[in-house]
Amino acid sequence: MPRAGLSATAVVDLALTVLDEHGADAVTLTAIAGRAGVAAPSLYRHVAGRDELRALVGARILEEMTDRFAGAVMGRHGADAVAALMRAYRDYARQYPARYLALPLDPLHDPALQAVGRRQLDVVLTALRAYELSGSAAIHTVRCLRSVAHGFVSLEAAGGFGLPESLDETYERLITIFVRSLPHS
Amino acid sequence: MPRAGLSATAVVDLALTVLDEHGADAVTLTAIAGRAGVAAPSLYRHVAGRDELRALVGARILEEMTDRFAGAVMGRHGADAVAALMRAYRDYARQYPARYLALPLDPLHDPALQAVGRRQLDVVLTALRAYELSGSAAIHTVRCLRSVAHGFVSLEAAGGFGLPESLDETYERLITIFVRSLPHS
DNA sequence: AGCGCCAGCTAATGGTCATAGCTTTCTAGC
DNA sequence: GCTAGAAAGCTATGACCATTAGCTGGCGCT
Repeated sequence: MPRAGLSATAVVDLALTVLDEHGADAVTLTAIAGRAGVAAPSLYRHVAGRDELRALVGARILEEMTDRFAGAVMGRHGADAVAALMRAYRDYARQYPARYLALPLDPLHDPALQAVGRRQLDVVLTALRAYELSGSAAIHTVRCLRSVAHGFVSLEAAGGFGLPESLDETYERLITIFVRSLPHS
Repeated sequence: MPRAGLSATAVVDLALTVLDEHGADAVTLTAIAGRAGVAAPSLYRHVAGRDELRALVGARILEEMTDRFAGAVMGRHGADAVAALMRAYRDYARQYPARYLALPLDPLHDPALQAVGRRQLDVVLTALRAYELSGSAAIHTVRCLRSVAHGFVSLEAAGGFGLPESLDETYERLITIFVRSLPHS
């Protein structure tokens, strides 16, 4: 009986594959085990159970997104940085709609996600740095940015826009609306 | 064996109660049957199964929201109507966070929800009537409004705002940002 | 070379959805 | 009132999933 050479990371990788291909409901320990060529209980050597697996998948998604955002913001300033961040946000969800819908929305309330959550918050604050927002105003602005981006992107990922008008145009309008709401410009 | 006097409507009522009290994952046929004082298979006399139940619950939520929106918009015009609509949107989700998170996001793609979905769209268009938007511009504007409201509200319902700043203030800012993006004013 | 750890196995339990087929209650029509 | 039949409920059964317990054998380390 040759070993499969699994690990927590490998299990999460397989979970993401199943998630992308068959949707959130198909992410079952049995399905992952099948794809790993292993019996379902064997997965318990690597993850504590379904709940922990879900948490790990959520953390991975949050990390992937944060990395992309950091890359998009790097080297840009002001409206450019904000627009690039918002486009990167949408691009992730278009590439991986099912992952986006599995994104944990309250990272700061989960000890296991707090670190990544704060890092993502920092990236967004970096994108807004040119606007020199003070503490509380910065928080409200970040929340507005997140609301606008998450709102459009989650609706798009869920197939929530039924009419044929261009989604690119709608999103560019949202970017414009948000950027224009910022100080100065 | 006295009859429980169930009906599809009553089953959906019970499902909403369970949803509100114990969250989406707790909405199981067994739980609903228990609350009705009935064995689980008996529910199949009233709903075709778990999927249809979910669809009926989604339709009910969509209807409830649409009714409230219609009431909020009635008798108002322009920015007032838009702001009232957006506040009614958030109020529903604050009163019933679990219901909001179970809201079907793509009603226009589901034959059973198309009618309510269109009615909700009409209500939003009514709120925007003062701005005299032409066909395609109206669609983009409705999408932006929906994105902004859904984004904030779904994050709030999911506990997604970890920091202590006032959520009322953040939402009022979003309303202002959106209203200012409309023509004229 | 061999020893021990640990990955992976089988077997078994309990929960959920779903279906089949039987029994009881209510009600409409006489 | 009485009686059929439709409607509402039941028990029993089976599939699938997560999880636990206890066993076995491959692989790394000395």
